[in-house]
Amino acid sequence: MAGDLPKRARGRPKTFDRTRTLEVAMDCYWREGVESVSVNEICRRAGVSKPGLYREFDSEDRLMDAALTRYHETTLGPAMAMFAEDRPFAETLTALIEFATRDETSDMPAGCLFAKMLGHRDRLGPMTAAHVDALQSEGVHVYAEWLERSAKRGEITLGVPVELLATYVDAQVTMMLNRIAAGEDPKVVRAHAELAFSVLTG
Amino acid sequence: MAGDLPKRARGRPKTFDRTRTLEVAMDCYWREGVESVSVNEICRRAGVSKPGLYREFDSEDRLMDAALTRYHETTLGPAMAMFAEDRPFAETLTALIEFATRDETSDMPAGCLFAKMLGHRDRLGPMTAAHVDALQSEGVHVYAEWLERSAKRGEITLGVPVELLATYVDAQVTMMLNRIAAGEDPKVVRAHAELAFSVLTG
DNA sequence: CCAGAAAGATACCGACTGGTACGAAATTAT
DNA sequence: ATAATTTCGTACCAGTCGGTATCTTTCTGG
Repeated sequence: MAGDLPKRARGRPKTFDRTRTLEVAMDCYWREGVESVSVNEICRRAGVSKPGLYREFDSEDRLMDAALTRYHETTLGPAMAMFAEDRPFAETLTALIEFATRDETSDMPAGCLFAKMLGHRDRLGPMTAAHVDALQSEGVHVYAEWLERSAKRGEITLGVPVELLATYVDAQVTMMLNRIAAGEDPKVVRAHAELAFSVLTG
Repeated sequence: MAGDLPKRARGRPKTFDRTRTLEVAMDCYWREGVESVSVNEICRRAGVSKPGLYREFDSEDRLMDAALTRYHETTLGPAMAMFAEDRPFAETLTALIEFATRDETSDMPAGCLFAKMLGHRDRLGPMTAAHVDALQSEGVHVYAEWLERSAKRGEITLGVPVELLATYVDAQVTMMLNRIAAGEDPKVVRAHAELAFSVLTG
């Protein structure tokens, strides 16, 4: 095993808890929005000194980037997996709406960190901005494949290019997530989603 | 005539140009977003001193509120007037989409100051926030009346309560405006709008 | 035991924020 | 003239921001 190697590093042992700090940062960004949380505040809440955080993450931009990466690994990726399962279109659509209008729970803020970053894309650093762009086109790609598969099965009819539909779904989902995060009534947002997506099912 | 009254005020004559300053503030907020423009920056661009501005507007909140009022008077109100004209539904809808996806021109930024404020509602002062809320319900009301009139004429069919449709239209229009302001391709946004609104025309 | 290396945190940096104290300037009233 | 009144803008306030210089602490290698 390579793990648990007894060879200790040379200097003073590190006590900085990278994972915990990242968890705190992700939670802050997710809960309050990336533009409302300062590095100082994250340090305060994580109980970590500022130089410590900067030694670990180099810059605010890289910290956000790392938080987004963690969000993708722990939350966004698993959620997107539902499009890979080959369930009926209507079922997946319902699950999508349900996911996007999920209210705040004890261990999970409402809305979506990624969607919030997208909404403030112009205020992100270059790393995070590029990451966000990549995740978005990945998302649109997933939507496009989902729609194409469903069309081939005859579950929906593509009256317009699938790329247009994919970006349409993306825009609608992003809007739903941000409205839920803004505190709007999930029932209303769900009803709007059904209106918006009724164009798919004809 | 009451104008040009020779009775001058007592102290030093005022040179502060309220209208021009308000114009500058409105333009800044509109162009760059309410959260990206500081009072300092507005003073710089308007060529006025900070205490001068504060003497005129009391606080940042009231300045924003005044800017929003001016926006409503000069731009938003006139635009909403199109729903009062009794043109065919399809025509008004086309005009609405055209208005909401209007690109930046030399004398008018893209997007909508009001929509931008709505998107950052939680960071507004109490005055401005209340004003934004009032304008939004006013807007939803206008949409509802428009839809109801169109339904009575048989131009559209209301499959769901008109209030739900009105808030749906409001949400879609706000999204369109903000996507245009974010620099998205107007053609794509227009295509999405036609998808989203096709639920109205059946 | 000491040198070197790595990580600790305090205390600071300059820039910016919203907001104001205060004296100089410009006017009218006496 | 001079007093009263009003507006002017410089220069400042405390607080926050992202980021760092610097010294101390704690370890390993020799």
